[in-house]
Formats: sequence, structure tokens, C-alpha cells
Amino acid sequence: MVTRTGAAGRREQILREAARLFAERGFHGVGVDEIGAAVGISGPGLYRHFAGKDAMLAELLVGISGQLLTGAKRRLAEADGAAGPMAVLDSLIEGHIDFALDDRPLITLHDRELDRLRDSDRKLVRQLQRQYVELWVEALRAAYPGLAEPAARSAVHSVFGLLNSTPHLGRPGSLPGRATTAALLHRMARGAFAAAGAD
Amino acid sequence: MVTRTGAAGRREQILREAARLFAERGFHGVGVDEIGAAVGISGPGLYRHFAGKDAMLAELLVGISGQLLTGAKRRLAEADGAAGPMAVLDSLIEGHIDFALDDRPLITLHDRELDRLRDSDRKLVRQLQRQYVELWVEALRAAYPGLAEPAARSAVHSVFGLLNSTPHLGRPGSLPGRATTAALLHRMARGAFAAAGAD
DNA sequence: GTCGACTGTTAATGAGCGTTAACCATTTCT
DNA sequence: AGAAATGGTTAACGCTCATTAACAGTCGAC
Repeated sequence: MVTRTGAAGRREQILREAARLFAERGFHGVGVDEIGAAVGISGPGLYRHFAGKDAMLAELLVGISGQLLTGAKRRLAEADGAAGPMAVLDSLIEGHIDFALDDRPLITLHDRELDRLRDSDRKLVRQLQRQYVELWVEALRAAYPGLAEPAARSAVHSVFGLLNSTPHLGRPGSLPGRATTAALLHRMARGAFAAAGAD
Repeated sequence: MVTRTGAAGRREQILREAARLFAERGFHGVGVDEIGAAVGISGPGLYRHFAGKDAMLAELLVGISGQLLTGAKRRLAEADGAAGPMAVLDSLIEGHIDFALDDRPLITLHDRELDRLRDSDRKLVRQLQRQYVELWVEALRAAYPGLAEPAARSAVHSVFGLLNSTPHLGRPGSLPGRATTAALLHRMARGAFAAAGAD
């Protein structure tokens, strides 16, 4: 049989389609038969790859949080030392925008379906999210030393809201082009932070 | 019997609790028994007030969109003429922030459960939302004449994302005070718009 | 060549849940 | 007083849906 999706295994294919469907209609709004149909198998066949529907969501959410965190850590390590604190912040913003534009369904899931998880998984995801936020808060306060910690935390969450608005920006075709959109989002995030830093 | 909630009728009480529960666990994640329990009656008693679970969600979403739109129109009418275009924009921002801070559950529902509606209701809500966005786009382009229309539209959606981040800002107690938070959000929205306007 | 491992299939099971039915207490209007 | 409207109750129905059971084809290893 020819695999249409290149070297992506069935698991990855299933996860990608499940993410899309969950983002479109919510975790409870999509059935396992539908997920199966999206990858060409039907219903219970999914159970050869995942322990259950919950396990797919868990793997997705843990994966997202992990990717975001490790990406941010990598960027911090790269940008550290040489460039100033503003460049560090820029790098974080750029990374988050890339993610928001390339994996819109995952961004949607990220803050929408967290409470459907088992306790242990939810705790893990929250911990990863918390670390990610913490990196941003530190970078932001390094760039704007006058900013108090609670205000910085609020500002970071607000900018996440701004950057994560990509799913509302109309379908990919209607955007003025990826690079243009990315640049606009970047400028706005910088502007929002600068305004937050001016007390 | 003493009504604990002042003059609020049962319908309003039910809607308020349903909004809270829907926002917390999603439309499909909460059962009618739960909604009933939240207002002291149980399960099917709700059907004396609403045609069904869908009807509650529909009334909530239509109500939100309508409130936002009429509030914005009122503010535009009041601020028109005298003050400059920047003051108009500020008034819109202020109104949206008030709403986001006072009705956090509704803000959450607003962009999360739209597709659970019947076609006719969904069309209505979308139309109201579109009109609301249009008011903002016009106000923004009046304040920043150099801004092209697609960029302005993207910028408006992004600032909505920023302002609607209030549910992620921690429970009411952990905020540094409502006025402080409102001021921070306002500054950031202005800053984001200014950065979008600088092409 | 045949024995597992792997990946599917369809049918059955069982729980959850929205909705309706049938019934009852209380208030309100005439 | 009595009738109707109002706002509840519990029990039952029926559908959806995740999960499991039982079965089967394919294919590499020994």
C-alpha cells in the first residue's frame, strides 16, 4: 500500500487528524468513528494504536506543552549572552508565532480541552505550561526592569491571547500571506509589551 | 419562598449558572442535571423554562453578541463628533474590557461553543459578531489612516484575543485589583494597535 | 510452511444523557 | 369554591457513543 503522508506513521497521522477534528468541534463533539474515517480505518481500529480517546487527547496536549517549552529553552540558550534582553524576547515571540501559524488546531486545543484530561496528565501539562510562562515572565522583566511580577505575568498571558488569535483570522487563504501576518503579530506583541512596561 | 438572587428571575439565574458551567467544562461536558442542581431544582425541571439545552446556549450566545454590538453602537454615538478618533477607539476598548472582566464565563463561551448552535442561530450570532468587528475596523482605520483593511481586521481580532485573555489571568482573587488589570489591558491594547498602525 | 505479531473488520455491550410522560403542590384569577 | 396556570417531582425511553469481543488477512522470522 502507498502511504500518502510520506514517512509519517499511523500514530502521527491519527494524532494530526484528531487534533484537527477536536479543534473544529471539541473533544466531546467528535466520535471515534469520525477520527477513524479521517485516516481511512473505521472506529475501533484506533484501539490498535491508542488506549482510548482520552489517550489521544493526552498525548496531543502533553506534546504541545512539551514542544513549546523545549523550543523556548533552546531559543533562550541560543540567544543568551550575546544579544540584549530585547532580542531574547523577540526570539520567544518569533517561536510562539511560528507555532501558532503552523499548528493552529493544536493552539486551539491547548487552552480549550485541558480539563478533559486525567488528573495526572493535567498536572503534567499544567506544569509544563507554568514553566513556559515563567520563561516568558523572566525574559519580559529582563527587558523591562520596572515591570512588577504580577503585571508581567498578566502581560504574558495577554500576549499569548493575542498570538493565539490566529485561528480567528480566517482560513489560510484569506490571510495576506504568512510572512506578513507573522510580522504584524510580532509588531503587535512588541507594542503590547512596551505599553505594559511603561508604568 | 425567599429569592436569594434579588429580582433576578429563574430564567436569568439558570442562564448565569449554565454559562459558568459551560465555560468551565464545555457544552457537552455538563449535563442538564448538573445545571438544575446549580439552581436548586433537578434535571428535567429546566424544561419548564427552556425548550432544551441547546436553547440555553443559543440564548446565551445571541445575548452576548447583541450586548457587545449595542454597547459599541451606543459608545460610538456618544463619543462621535466631539472627541478625536483615538478617543473613539479608547471607548471601544474600555467597553470590551468591562465586558471581559465582568462576564468572564460569557467571554469564554463566545468563541468556544459557536458551532453547537442550530444553523439559524449560528448565522445570527455570526452576523452580530461581524457587525461588531466592522465597527472596530472602521474606528481603528480612522485612528490610523495608513492601515490597510486586511491588516486592520487582523489587528482587531488579535486585540480581541488579548482582551479576552482575562479567563487565563487566574481567579479574581489573584488579580492585582480590577482597576489595575483594566488599566494594564487598556494600555496593552493601545500599544498593540499603535504598533500595527506603524507600517 | 507455519507461528506470531500486527492491523484491520463487524457485532455486541453498557453507560451516560437529553428528552418526554405522568403526576402533584401552590398560587392566582374569576 | 373551583379552574387554570405555574413550576416542580420521579420514572422511563431512546439514542449516541466509547469500549470490548471475536474473528480474519498479511507478512517477516525461524
